[in-house]
Amino acid sequence: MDNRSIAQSIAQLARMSAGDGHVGGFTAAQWSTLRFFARANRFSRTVSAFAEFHATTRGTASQTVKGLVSEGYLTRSRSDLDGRSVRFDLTDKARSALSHDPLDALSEAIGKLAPGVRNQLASSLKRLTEEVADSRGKPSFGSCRFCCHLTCALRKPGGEPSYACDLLDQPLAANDLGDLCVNFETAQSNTAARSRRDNKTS
Amino acid sequence: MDNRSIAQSIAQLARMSAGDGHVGGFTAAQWSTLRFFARANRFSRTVSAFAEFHATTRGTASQTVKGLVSEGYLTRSRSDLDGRSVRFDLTDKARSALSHDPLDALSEAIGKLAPGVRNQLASSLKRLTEEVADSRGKPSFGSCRFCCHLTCALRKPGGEPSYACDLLDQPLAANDLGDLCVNFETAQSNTAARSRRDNKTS
DNA sequence: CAAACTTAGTATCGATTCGAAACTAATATC
DNA sequence: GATATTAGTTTCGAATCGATACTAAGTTTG
Repeated sequence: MDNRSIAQSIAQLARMSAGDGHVGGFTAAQWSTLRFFARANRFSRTVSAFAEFHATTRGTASQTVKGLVSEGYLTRSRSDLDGRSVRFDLTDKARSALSHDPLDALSEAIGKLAPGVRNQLASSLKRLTEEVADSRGKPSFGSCRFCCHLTCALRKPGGEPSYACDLLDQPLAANDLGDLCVNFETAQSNTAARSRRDNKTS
Repeated sequence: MDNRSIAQSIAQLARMSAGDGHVGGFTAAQWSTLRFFARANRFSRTVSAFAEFHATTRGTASQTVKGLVSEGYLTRSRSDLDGRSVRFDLTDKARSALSHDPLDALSEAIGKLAPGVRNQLASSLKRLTEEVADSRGKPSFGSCRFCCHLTCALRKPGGEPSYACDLLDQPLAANDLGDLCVNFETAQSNTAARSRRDNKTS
């Protein structure tokens, strides 16, 4: 099986699972949006971050989000820190809708894989995502847990560790370390991004 | 990493690679169509087969194909065997367009994986595709090489083996054994399909 | 053999989505 | 304080989607 066939089977699997059009009352774009806002941390639940994640324009993303807000699946709230920024959060209605996600068929199939095979698959996918994102010059989303900006400090010996993001200088709850973040960077991608920035100014 | 996150990363990878909208002059649907007709064998280069593969309706598939025919990327020819059936074939123009497939970024990333990891990925994907297709009650496309309908016979001792499909009762060239076919079935899915048929009649 | 059914493909409909571009408002930079 | 950048929105036309209805060719069945 050649590389192109494997690439196509990834595309095929995604299409078969998520569907192109309406499934369960939502369009493919709407499902994507709900999934993103369910997994993104509070710094990333914005139109811009979603647009980047979904590889589309801010305009298109704004439309989709607007629709979900008007149907009561997302709430809209302005940021205190930045007057331009708007944060969107899932409502309970959205959370219960997500329990019938058509992507669950794929999730279940993944659950049937042997643990070793499953972990190998996860790491291959992560690797491929970074590789492709890098070739397109785009950041790849990831969780704080594996991000180079995560800092961990012990307040008191033997106490609970406290976490923070040294990029945004904001505290992080232990529960949120698995959420997606736009600002995700590995040590490698960090240096790569740095050199990209330097090239830009030169 | 939980199953749902892995499923989402598959969806994410596919979207990032193929894009949702226009890339290189074609829409996502058009790229999909070209890829399909490039890989499908002569029994499967039809609107119906493509519609099934692409998890869409025949009407939608017909529209997309029609557009590509009018732009000179596909040729249309009626079948001699079945007066209803129409076969579509890629033109040279289409083949050269496919050499700039946006999915190639993913193919190249796959090519950078270690051979063992790559093969493991391929087999996991095949497994997942069958599992999901089965849960949706749809056939999963595959190549004649791994199909239970492939029969192989030696014309003369020491000579070239000749291949055929015992479902359609048609000869197969050795070169075509890797192409996609709508009628693909493994030994397992064959019995599953058989029992589905039996249930239907009862 | 003829009526009823199935299958392959097409055409039309309105709703939705897409990218592109223009726009408002808040924040950064110089 | 003027200029750029960033966040988000709006509007536009083109394309896609599913649903539905349709034609024509082949199959089943009574």
